[in-house]
Amino acid sequence: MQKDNNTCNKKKTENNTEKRNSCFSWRENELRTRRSTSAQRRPQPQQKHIEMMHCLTRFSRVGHPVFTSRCRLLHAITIDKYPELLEHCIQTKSLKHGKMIHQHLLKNDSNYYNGNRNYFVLEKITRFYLICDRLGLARNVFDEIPEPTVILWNLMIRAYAWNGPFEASLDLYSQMLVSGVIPSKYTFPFVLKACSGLSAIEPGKMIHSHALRLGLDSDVYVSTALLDLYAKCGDLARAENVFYGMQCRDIVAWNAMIAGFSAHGFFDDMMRLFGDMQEAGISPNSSTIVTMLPAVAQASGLSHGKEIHGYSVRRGFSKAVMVGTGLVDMYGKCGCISYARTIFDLLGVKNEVTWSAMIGAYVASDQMREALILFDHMLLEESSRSPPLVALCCALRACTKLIDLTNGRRIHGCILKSGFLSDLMVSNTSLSMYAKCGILDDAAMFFQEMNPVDRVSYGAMISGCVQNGNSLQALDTFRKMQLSGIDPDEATMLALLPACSHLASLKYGACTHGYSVIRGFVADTSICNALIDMYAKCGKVKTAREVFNRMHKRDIISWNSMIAGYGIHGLGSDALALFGELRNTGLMPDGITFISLLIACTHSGLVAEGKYWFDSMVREFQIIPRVDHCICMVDLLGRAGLLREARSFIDKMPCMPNVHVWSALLAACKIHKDVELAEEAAKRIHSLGPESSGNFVLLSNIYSCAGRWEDAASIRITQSNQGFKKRPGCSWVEINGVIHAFTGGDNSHPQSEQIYKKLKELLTETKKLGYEAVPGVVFQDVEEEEKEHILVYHSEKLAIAFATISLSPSQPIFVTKNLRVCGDCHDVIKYITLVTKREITVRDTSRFHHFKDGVCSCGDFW
DNA sequence: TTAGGGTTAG
Repeated sequence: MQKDNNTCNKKKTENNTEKRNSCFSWRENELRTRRSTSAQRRPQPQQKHIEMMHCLTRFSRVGHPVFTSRCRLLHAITIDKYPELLEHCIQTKSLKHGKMIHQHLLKNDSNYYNGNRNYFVLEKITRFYLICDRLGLARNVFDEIPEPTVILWNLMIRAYAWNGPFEASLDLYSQMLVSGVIPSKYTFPFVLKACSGLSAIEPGKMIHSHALRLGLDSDVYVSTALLDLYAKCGDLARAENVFYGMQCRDIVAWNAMIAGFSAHGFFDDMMRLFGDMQEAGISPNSSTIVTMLPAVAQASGLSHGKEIHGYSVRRGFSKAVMVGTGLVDMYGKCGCISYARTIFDLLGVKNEVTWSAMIGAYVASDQMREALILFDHMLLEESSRSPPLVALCCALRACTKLIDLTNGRRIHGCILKSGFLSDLMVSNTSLSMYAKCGILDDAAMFFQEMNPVDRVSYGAMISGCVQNGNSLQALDTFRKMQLSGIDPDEATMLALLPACSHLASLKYGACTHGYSVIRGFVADTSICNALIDMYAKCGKVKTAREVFNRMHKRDIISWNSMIAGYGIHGLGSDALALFGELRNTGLMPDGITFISLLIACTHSGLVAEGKYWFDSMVREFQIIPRVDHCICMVDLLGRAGLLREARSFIDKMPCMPNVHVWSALLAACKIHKDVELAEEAAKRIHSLGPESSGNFVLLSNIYSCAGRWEDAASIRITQSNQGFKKRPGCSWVEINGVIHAFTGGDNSHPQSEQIYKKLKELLTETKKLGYEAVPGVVFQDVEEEEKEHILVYHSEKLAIAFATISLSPSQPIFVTKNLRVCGDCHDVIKYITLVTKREITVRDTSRFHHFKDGVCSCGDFW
């Protein structure tokens, strides 16, 4: 019987949407007719259950015990004692004795089950189970009562609205209407709460109409529940209608309306209402403050946050753990980490949310070491409890940002110990940590073993692939995501687009753009920013500008991406013009704007402009130069041949020069063949370490150029001894949507023979026009012929030869390289454009080189 | 009251 009932109830819940639609067509005039037939409509006890009760009765008819106030079974009782005893159990919440009475009733009183049941006692038992939080048992008894009172219906609806499943609450409300019972003013707050929990606004609207018909909508509890439902569901206009229609608004109503504005990001409305509330003579309470703080944090409304903080202190709320935690979170998200920490330290009582909020605040403020220190502190102070899930996730994110695999593994261990790995958010955070810490194979294995996975898991994997330089794997993961039936969202596209940018794959980039249009993602500023970057890096700077022009709303990243896009194409004047437009918008440039602008000036040789804007950055925009800006300046001056000025700039830098500053100078020395300064730069790099293989190569090549072969060889030996390997050059070209990659001297391509044949032909033709292998870029004192042989096999030459035989003569060639293009290749490509009458574009790590009619857009200045 | 994958430069 119970099982049958449960199955029946389960089915009822599963079909609740259908039922809701049917029951909510309830009309007031149907109510009276249904009421008269309600007894027939209620489920009758099943035969099986009756037989079981008879059986129990036969076995245990041994008298009726009763227990005293000391809860001991003493002597026999009669039926009329049940209500009194049950009431006692309700008052004392004594589950054991209440159950005993229930069992006794089932065993010994067949009168209850032979058609003359005392349903008053069953109602008491239902109430008893509800008060003891035994909702399932309460439901079983409740279902035996043919005509429960409206009070009992309300108690059952309330129990489901508080404990869930919310569907059951709505389901019971429907049954109540069908059985002909008229809801009371107590019914609506509970059933509306269940609607809120389900975000079920349409059923909520129908229930609203029921309350209206019964004239109960003016009740302050009913109207507050209605406004709370509308506010939670984001229908703030409807919520305001209810709110302003209320004759009497208590603090709960004000708080519900404020919570609606807060939860949906209507910061200004929320603050306005906070003021109105006080003007109306209602003093905000701690719930008001707790509700408001997340919206303040989201809007970074620090000044308002401080006002609310002051108010909380004056009212004595700030010491309450929930208010204090809200303040920690608000200050953390507004960038005032020291305020957050002070409040955290002063809080007498901290709960797990407080710890998590403070650790999260450090992560949000880019203070990862402090986040991990506090996490360890928490482990010590709260050693009796397992660490909270959110704090674990925050600490793991700190490790991810630090690329700290050791601590990441340790925290992952804590997660395994706590048994949280089944939580999808935790496993996604762990996946992201492994992927971003560079152990992509482990991350891929972890991902494969994850069950279930969601779009965040795929996003983490795609992003991890891109950040580890494996963009092809990122595209492959995206393909698998589509096959799995999980729909990508904006974040997925934002992870994927850099893969297209990195590969310079216009085909995939354009597909991603098309997909984003279909899904309506292009309304998102971040998506457009990523599209600008993608088109610019795929060689389509005009398309990038079209995306930029069509944007409805641009943020500073939009402008920075476009300025950087012009920069890598050597369009310094366009970058400066766009920067001028930016100044007219009133949007404040940031540090990255100036890095992009300085790079654009560097690639176009606009030295005076670069120097002017560097000074202006400090003077006009009060941006303190970071080491990244200084690297740009050394690059700008050095490439222009102003080596002494670059050297002097380093001395005057407002921050300590790092390896990259000296590397920029070393690169400039290579271009302008200044061996003496190069040696100083190399020494500085050596003292700062760790060095990169690029610097060994640069210095070695400088010595080679100067004919100092022994020094060049010595550098190479040092490089080898210190375990630095030269990063292999790799170039690739996309032909009909397939990416073909080549390394130096590569003969693995299926068309390798034809490629080398074509390259030989091209070189023969270029030599007729005057091409000679450029000396000085080969690191050894080798014979000229052999030097030429080494250069022949550079990856960009192989990619160009392959593109020449794969594309029709009218099609331009676009090659991408993972290092800077070498001087000899740069020279020979110019000749190849003369021989083939083709346009060739090479994107290296620094910029674009557009070759046409024997000339490169970089003006041989890169 | 806290929380997972995401866009620009270097």
